[in-house]
Amino acid sequence: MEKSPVSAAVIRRLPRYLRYLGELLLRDVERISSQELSRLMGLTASQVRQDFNCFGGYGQQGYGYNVAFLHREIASILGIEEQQDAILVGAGNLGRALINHISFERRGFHLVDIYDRDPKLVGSSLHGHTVHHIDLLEEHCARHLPSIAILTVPRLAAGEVVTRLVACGVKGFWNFSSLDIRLPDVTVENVRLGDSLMTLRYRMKQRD
Amino acid sequence: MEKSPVSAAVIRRLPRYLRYLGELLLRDVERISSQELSRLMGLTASQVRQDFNCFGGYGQQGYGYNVAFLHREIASILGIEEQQDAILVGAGNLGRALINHISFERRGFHLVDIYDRDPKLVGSSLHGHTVHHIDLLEEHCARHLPSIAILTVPRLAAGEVVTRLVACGVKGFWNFSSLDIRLPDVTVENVRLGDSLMTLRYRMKQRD
DNA sequence: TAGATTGTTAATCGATTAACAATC
DNA sequence: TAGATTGTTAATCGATTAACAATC
Repeated sequence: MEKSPVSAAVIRRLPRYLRYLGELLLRDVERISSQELSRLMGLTASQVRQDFNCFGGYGQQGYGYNVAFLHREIASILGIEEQQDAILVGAGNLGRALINHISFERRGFHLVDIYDRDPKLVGSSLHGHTVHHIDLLEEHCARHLPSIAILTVPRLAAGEVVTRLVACGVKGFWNFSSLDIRLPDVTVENVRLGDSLMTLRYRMKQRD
Repeated sequence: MEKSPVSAAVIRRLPRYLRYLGELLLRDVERISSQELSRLMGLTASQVRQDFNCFGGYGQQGYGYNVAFLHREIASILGIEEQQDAILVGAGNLGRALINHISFERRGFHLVDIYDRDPKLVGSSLHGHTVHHIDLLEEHCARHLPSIAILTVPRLAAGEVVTRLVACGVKGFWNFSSLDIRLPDVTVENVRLGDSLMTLRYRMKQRD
């Protein structure tokens, strides 16, 4: 329970550090300086050192950082060893793609159930899981409380689903709907694909 | 060709403003003050006014902002009326989900072609488009140059694909692969789904 | 006109970069 | 030891918030 007021900007860079360090590890690189790593990643060496020092001194003067050690530490900071149970709500195109595409286990999550309200999808199998009807949610959660929900339902359905999930005790949302979730004691990570595409549109226009 | 040095932070908020204004429009709200809009969106009134004033004075003292006008202006700033041609490269789970899930037309893009290298996918139909073999890319682009590519290929394939696309003249990438694209004269919007999930993991850990 | 609310300047806050002493 | 490179403090830069005069 470390009271770490580490800024969101730093946290958002951690997975990227983890990825680069993982690659160095595969290439049997043993040590790396903030200088080299920054060049590799397109950051400044100063930023790399500041970022790592938010969590403690992982390097050694005159040597740099031990790749394997740093990789382990960042993985641990992100908390990906302690698996948490997750459910997917919304087994449409996007939900199905996420389940097949993202490695949840590698990122600290264990998928336990999939829900949808479409009778055509209920009962079908998806990545080794049976799609359940959303009305079984409360019953299932009473037995086996998932801590996060991946929300890939249409916007109009999202409000009700969120209320029910929060009532069940879900504490985190990976939210792909355009509904803004603002609730106390709930952590939300919004993925706004449409917004992302529109900013690309703008930035390209600026170049012309 | 307005030399607007508007910060990325502002640009990233524009699609969200657009969304909220669109909703107000549907509810026949005619005018809104920065105060009201900020409360609705969870921002400060100051920020709302600063954001809009990056582009010019869209409001009126004592009145607020005209919803319809502001909506139109933001749409125009984002450039979503001038359609640009886009191609999808990688017709796997994620690519197929995006095509079916995202409204490209509403966001200033017109999907012209879909490519993959998997013979099992080539020739199949997807959202009204035939999936072409990636080797037809150069030939097709010579006739009909797309300005952006939606990149949903595996990481290992991404490097080669990017090189070919840039050679063809593609100027923008909506990049879902974990490959970092750093090239001159190319605009890249990275969507790192795995990273997003990991930051959710971290932030939930902080609450316990 | 009086009240409301913008546009805009100034103050604050936070994040990034630079610099350098500490130290491996 | 000398050289390299961190950890950390200070300087800079940028973004957000506050304040208020301008004005509808």
